[in-house]
Parts: sequence; structure tokens; C-alpha cells
Amino acid sequence: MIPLRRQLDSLKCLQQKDMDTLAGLLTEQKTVDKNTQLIRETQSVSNLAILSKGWAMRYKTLEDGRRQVLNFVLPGDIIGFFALLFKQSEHGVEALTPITYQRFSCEQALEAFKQAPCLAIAMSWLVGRSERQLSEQVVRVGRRGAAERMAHLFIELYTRLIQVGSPSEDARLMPLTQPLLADTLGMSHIHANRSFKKLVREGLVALENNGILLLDINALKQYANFDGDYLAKDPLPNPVNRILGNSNR
Amino acid sequence: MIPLRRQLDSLKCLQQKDMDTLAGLLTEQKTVDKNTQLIRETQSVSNLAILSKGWAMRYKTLEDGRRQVLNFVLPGDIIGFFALLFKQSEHGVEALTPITYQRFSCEQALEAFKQAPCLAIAMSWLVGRSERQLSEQVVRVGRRGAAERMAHLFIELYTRLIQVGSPSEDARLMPLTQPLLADTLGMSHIHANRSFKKLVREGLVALENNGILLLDINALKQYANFDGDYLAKDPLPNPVNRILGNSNR
DNA sequence: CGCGTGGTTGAGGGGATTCAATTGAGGTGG
DNA sequence: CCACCTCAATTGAATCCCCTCAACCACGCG
Repeated sequence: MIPLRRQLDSLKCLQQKDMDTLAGLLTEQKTVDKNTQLIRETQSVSNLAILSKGWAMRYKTLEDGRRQVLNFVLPGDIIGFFALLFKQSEHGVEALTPITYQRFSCEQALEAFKQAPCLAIAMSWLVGRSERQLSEQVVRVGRRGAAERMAHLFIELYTRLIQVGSPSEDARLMPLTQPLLADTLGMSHIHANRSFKKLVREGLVALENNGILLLDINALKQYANFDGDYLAKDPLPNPVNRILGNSNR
Repeated sequence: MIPLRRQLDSLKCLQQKDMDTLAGLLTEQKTVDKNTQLIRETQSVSNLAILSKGWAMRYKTLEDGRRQVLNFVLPGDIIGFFALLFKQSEHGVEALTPITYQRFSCEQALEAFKQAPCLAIAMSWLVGRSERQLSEQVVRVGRRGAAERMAHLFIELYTRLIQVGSPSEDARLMPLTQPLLADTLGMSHIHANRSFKKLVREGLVALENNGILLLDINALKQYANFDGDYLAKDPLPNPVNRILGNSNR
């Protein structure tokens, strides 16, 4: 649960008793293998989870087999929030590495929110954050060149990993394959390879046995025209804090 | 507020007193002109709104001027939800036609949620629905051909309009320009024009003085490989209903 | 009437896709 | 223990989609 705590600490709204309530939610820990389907497209969902270790992805598949990765799920991220409110999930979630997560039911969550209303805000904030990432994914795919797109994704993932407390050496190693990058960035795997090699030639990244290594973070940021505001972690705005003060009394 | 009611009716969770509470929220009505900026990128936000009439869009702009439309805001849609939880909005919202909306504060919303918890669920559902649309936008831009992309967007918008009770004749007229379509679909305005003309030549759409007219909905669906599951309106799943039953007593 | 915006078209170039083929790593079953 | 399979990474070649540049016309508005 350390990554989740890192994720939420900037909000400055969780007190010790809130953290205790949160800890009470996260008792059931599970570890599953790489390639496990956590949620299948078209499956109905009644549990939430917080990822604590490893990588996963959210994706959609078209009838003809074309696949699009929507976003990556990193430690401290929430899985399955909105799926609770619909008959079925509409997107799949699959582990990209062995992962560990804490699962809890919809009922447990609601109970925790009654005891600690600001947990509901904190969880909404997590969801809002992932919506921002999804928006940026639209911009990335719609309005950036291929290699720029790839560099931009790398920096987003790196930044998110650093924010939840990964050591820099770990955060620079992405467990991604080029076909997966292709499905994320909306291009063919062949063109993903050529764009990747372009970044390699510029000395920005390198291929390791176990994934892709970012060599020069600042140069990648520049190459990608990266503006990280959408990942900024600020305290909750005052109006919201005031309300929480009331209902926390 | 009729479109909002249509939006929420399938949930089967709002009773008369909930609707009354909701109506109490939506007392401050405003009408503004086309091209009005409802929310500026980088602006801080402390109010929510429900659109009741007209079209708006959510968009992001890059430093070099490239622009990407994230989604369109139609009657019954919510504006500014997540922006409340962050220091600033990260995306802009602009009116595409003259629009009417009902505005209310964060405090009013929280008060209403205490009185009628299932309103909080209903509003989350609205947000979840717009997240699904955003996911589909990623797939559309990342994995569909240009003309297919355009047809797919048209059908999404048409379906959403029908769902909130627009008469079919109105729902088939889109107040969109080709440069705007280009920024939505991630292509140049010239290519937007050529893709559009291709649909025209096939008899699927036509250009009117005041916008774009959809001529053959079924043919467009087929052309777009449209699968509307992500827009399906189902009742809330049972686990959530059970919880609401408890907190509604 | 000048100007800005939207719609349209042609030409040319570059980026991206598809087809095809090769290499190598890892996993499976005989 | 090795043949076999799958999947990732690569590269070449041909093609085509899509972009940029450059016009031009129509319209509405100050």
C-alpha cells in the first residue's frame, strides 16, 4: 500500500484515522502471473482493486482483431471503478508483469466512505487523474508525430512511477514490447520498431533483455514536447477542503 | 432538465424525492452565446453545470497551437466534475452553438448527495459514461481509418442525442465544421474535407447551410463498424442497487 | 468593401501501412 | 535433448494514406 499512500499524500486531506480506515480496506492481497486477465471485456465487475506492484494495461479490442491500449495501470492505481456502475466492463485489464493487488468489494468501499468521507474524495481524485491521462492519450495519438508520441508516453510512465516512489533505476525500465507500444500509440508494430530505432539512434533509449531502458530523461522530455501539468500533484482546492472539514468533524 | 432526466431514467434508481432534490439543484439557468469559453484551460473551477440545450466541446491545446477535441458535450451532460478536485482544469470547454445550462456549486452538490445518496451514484454514472466515450475516442483515433473514424463519430453523436430525447430530425443535424472535425479526429482539415466528401459521394451525409446532415444512419453504422455497447443504458447492477436500498431507507 | 473563416481542389512529398522474410529467445512436448 | 512453435525484433520493398503548400471561391460581418 506504500504506492497508494504516495499517490494520495499530496492531497493533504487524509488524517491518521482515514489512513487506518483505508488500511482496513486493503487486507485481501493477491498475486497473479503475467498475462492474467484481471477484467475481461464484456465481463461484469463487482470488485475494486488497488495495484501495489507490477504493471497492467487497460485495452479495447475491435471485432476484426484490432486492439487499442487505453492506459497503463501502475502501482497505486485503481482498477475497476466505473465498471461497477455498468452491466459490463467494455474494456479489458491484463497484467503485463507478475502483479500484486489488494481487492475489496463495492460494499466495503461504501462502508469506508461513510466512516471517512474524504476517502471517497481521494478515490474520485484517483479516477480523475486517470481521466486526465486518458485525455492526454487522445492528444498524443491524435496530434503528435510517431516518435514524439513514443517519447511522450515513456516520460509519462516514468513520471508516474517516480511519483509513487519507484527508485529512478526501476522507473527507467519499461516492461513493454514493441507490438504493445504499437497498440498503445495507434501504429503498426513495424512502424513502432522504426520509431523506436530512431530514439535509439539519438541515444535516448535502449533495448534491454527485459524491456526498454530510458537513457536520457531530459532529452526525452524535450523530444516529446512534454508538459507534465496534467500529472501535477497539488493539494485539494480550498472549496473541497472546506466541505471535508465540515463532514469530518 | 428534460435531457438529464432522459439520461438517468434507465438507471431505475431515482425516486420522486430524488428527482425533487435534483430539481432543487438546477435552479440557476444561464444562456450564453456560441464560442463562449465555459472553462478555460489552466483555469481553476468551483462550479458544476448540466447542459440542457446546445452543443459544447472539451479540448486541449498544445504550446505550438495544435488542438485536439476530446469529446463533445450534449444536452444532459455534466460539465466540470473532475476539475473541482484539481488546481486547474487542464482542458477547455467551449460552446459550439448558443447553449443553456444549469449551474450549481460544489457545496450544493454535496448537500444534495447527503439528502439523496443515489444522486451521487447517478452523477458518477454520468462521469463514467463520459469516460467510456473518451475511451472510444482513443480507439477511434488510434485504430480506425479516416472516413471510418468520421462516420463512427457521427453515429456516436446521433445515438447520444436520440438517447436524451432529441427528435430524429434534430439529431441528424450536426453543428460541426470540417476544421473542427479535423481537430476531433486527429487529421488535417484538408483530409477531413476529403474524407467527408467520400461519405457524401456514398450518399451517407450532406452539407447543409447550418451544419452536416446524416442521410443514412444504418449505412453509416455499417460503414463505421459501429458497436454501440459502450453507449448502452442499462439499469444499475444489483450490488449497487442493494447498497442504495440500504442508504435510502 | 475588406477581412476572416469555412469549403474545395490540385500537386508533391513524406510518413505509415502491408507484405515478406530473417533472426533469435523461450517454452513445449516427444 | 532436440525438433517445433510462438512471439519479439528487424529490415527491405512497394504502396498508399495523409500531410503540407498553394490556390480559389463563397459567405457573413464590421
